[in-house]
Amino acid sequence: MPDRQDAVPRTKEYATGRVTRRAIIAEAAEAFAEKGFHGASLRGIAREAGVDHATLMHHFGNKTALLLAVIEWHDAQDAATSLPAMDFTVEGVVDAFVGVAERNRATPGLVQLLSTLSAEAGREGHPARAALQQRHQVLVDVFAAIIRLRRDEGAVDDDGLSPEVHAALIVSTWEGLQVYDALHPGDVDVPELLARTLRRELGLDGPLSG
Amino acid sequence: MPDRQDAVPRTKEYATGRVTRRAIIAEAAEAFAEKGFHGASLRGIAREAGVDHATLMHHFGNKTALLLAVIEWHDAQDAATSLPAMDFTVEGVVDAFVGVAERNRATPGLVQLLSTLSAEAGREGHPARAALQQRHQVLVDVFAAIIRLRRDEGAVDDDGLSPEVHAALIVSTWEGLQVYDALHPGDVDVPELLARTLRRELGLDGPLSG
DNA sequence: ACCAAGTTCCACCAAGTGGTGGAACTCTGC
DNA sequence: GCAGAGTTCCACCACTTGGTGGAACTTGGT
Repeated sequence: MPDRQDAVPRTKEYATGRVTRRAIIAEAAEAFAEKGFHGASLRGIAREAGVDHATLMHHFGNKTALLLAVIEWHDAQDAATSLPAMDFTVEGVVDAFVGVAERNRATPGLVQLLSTLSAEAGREGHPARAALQQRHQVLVDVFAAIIRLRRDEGAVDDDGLSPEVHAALIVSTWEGLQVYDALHPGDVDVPELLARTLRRELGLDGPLSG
Repeated sequence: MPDRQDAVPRTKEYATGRVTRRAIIAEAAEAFAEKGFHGASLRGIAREAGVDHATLMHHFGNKTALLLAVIEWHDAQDAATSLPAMDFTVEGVVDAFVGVAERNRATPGLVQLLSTLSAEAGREGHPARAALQQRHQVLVDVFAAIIRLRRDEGAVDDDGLSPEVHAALIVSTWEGLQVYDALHPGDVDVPELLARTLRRELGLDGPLSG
């Protein structure tokens, strides 16, 4: 039965092309991280990837499509490594996100990319605005659900903030920490401070382990 | 804080030039906010300001110098409006910073500028990196001093974090909130959430209003 | 071997980039 | 009104930008 639709790509493509596309995305991620969307150039990305810039154009069509491909690839990586290990306990969710933060430490370029894009995409009309908004929304939804749960359990008290706004505050702190860390390397321990923030905001602080 | 001699220019200059310089800085702030440092162009800024791009070059010499002039101008505005009203009580400091956040609401372009630059400047070698680091450092120093004070007073308990790291966490939250607000307009109330964060982190919460 | 589709690169385009030189103009103090 | 410094713009530079057209080459299935 060679007919498996899982691994088969929808549009026809050759193995060589897929390799090239991957290489371009990797270099594009680095370039966008360093110089932002406007500052990075397709020619520079193509040169680093070892191909002509016309080849890049053939695969992605235009600069915006390349950017969206990079974001999609990055999120897919994150999801692939963190979601499977996440059970549905509050502790499990916290551990999973702290794990993401720890793994981010190994790829500062990607963190830099997302931070720069998040800030850049604050302007209406930015090509990645919708994608970045959705990225945040996913996190907010998860945290808001947990906050609701914890309030029902009485583990955390209602402070007059809606769960969504409270969740947005948590996400903002995380994002802000990443920006701060990039600007002041070594001054803060992002995973540790994220863990501390999550444990506090989700009511996991107790008489147990410090 | 660099030069404090705003009123008395060292080099001779005419009134017309000062007006032009101001106009250029205003447009540059908007352009850098929208497109980042790399994405904004000197010609575009000059066009918006109603002058030739050679005129811009005459006044600022190069793109980096223009960026630094914009940042310095922005900080000078902030300092001029918030510092005089700040007494040395904890409540006074909190009110002063919440006031800055409230005034920021009226100038989203400038907030966008600083957010974009903070994220961009995470890369070593960015022309505004040192300036942005110093901007953060000023805030961290203020908050760290207050945290130390409040710990001595017993108003806030030592949580194992150094005052500087705790202060950096506060600054990160503030910055993160501004980015979040730009990306999701209306979802969060930055001054309110900043006030809540400051009051909580600096031990100003009491049995009063919910 | 054949062939259609996928891939790659060369050459080119119009437009825009930061930056320079110099001539013409305006402002200020005398 | 004069002189000199400050200001402004035109013309130009070498270079880069995102994007296009087409010809040559690879790939994978038959």
